[in-house]
Amino acid sequence: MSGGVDSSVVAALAARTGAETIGVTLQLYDHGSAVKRAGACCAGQDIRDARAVADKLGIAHYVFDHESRFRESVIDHFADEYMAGRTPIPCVRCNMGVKFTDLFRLARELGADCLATGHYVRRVGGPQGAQLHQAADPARDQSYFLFATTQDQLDYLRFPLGDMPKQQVREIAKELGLIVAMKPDSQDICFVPDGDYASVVRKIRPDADSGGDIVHIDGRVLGQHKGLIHYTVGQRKGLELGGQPMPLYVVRLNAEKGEVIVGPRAALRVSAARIDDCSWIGPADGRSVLAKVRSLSKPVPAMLQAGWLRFDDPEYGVSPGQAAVLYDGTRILGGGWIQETQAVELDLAVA
RNA sequence: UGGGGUGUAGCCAAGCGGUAAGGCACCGGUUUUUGGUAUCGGCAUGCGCAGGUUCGAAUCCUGCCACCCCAG
Repeated sequence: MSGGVDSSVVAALAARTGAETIGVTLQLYDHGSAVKRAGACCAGQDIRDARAVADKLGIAHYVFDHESRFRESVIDHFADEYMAGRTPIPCVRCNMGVKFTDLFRLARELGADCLATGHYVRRVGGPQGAQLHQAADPARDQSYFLFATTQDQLDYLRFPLGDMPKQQVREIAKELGLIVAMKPDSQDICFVPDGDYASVVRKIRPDADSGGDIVHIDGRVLGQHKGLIHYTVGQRKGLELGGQPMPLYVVRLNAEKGEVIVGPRAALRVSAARIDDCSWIGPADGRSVLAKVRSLSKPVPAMLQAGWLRFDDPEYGVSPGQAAVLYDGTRILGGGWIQETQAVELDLAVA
């Protein structure tokens, strides 16, 4: 129970079945008063909210201190990725580690028959066991963040919200008089107080802010940047390069040289991405699949061959460090982490 | 201190007598459980400065200033 509407309603639905229900909250970080901001979870007031909901429902509630674990498995990795010129995606690490490994183990230790979470994703029975599918409400689907779920985890997990729209979840919370019914959705990175993720990286890695050259793909040095951690492939804003006929985008980051390489939008096109650290719960290799390389985008046709995900049509702004998640229709097959990309050849005539 | 050229928003830049285009950048909104993208909106009472002509000047005239180029 994160202290938000979703996990609170999950607890309520579980309790309503008559099964013995235990609420578990992991305290993940503590920014003091900073966590009072809208969109936070798993700390401070949110824990008190979770406790209040559990009391209201009349279920047991345990809070476990996972700050150090969260820091090791999510925050440190987050900072290191940025330092290496990559773009991390902490929500996946959090789901893989803290939630589906640590919380999973706790649930088993508590003797639970299953672990229910508030993720918007569906678990569907199939011929070879449970399958993971996108949520019924596509606007709410969180499957991208859960691609690394294992079959073992899936067998034990339940996602009661996967079939319902968010509005219905809020209505249930309202009917039950849960204090979190109108609490705003969480967004952005939960452990970053005010959207300034760079300051979090800086706090952990004090040498993070070494600037360097901004170099055009044609070799011209166009200016100076504030440090690699402020940029990601595909990014347009924040380069502060005026006087250009066309907008410039970050094409790649060179951590060795400390350079930000920029170019026109066409330079963002990639035909393939190499992925590793893959995790599969369905057959994907060598088949035509649908792939997502960011959470907010329609899946695009692609094929995985020898570790390379080849897109039928060029994709824009694919960044190392992000996840590539593969689907067969609504079914999640798994995915991997993007290591490098293959750019589409540019015409020689570049402005 | 001979000749030529240019000075319009942070940057690039149109306009060449009729009441300041556009692009980039920047700022704000929308979208969103990563980062980003996209999209919508905002952004020069003033055109190097000072005078003058005119009903009206960024546009014409005069002077000054700054920068650039070519010559000595």
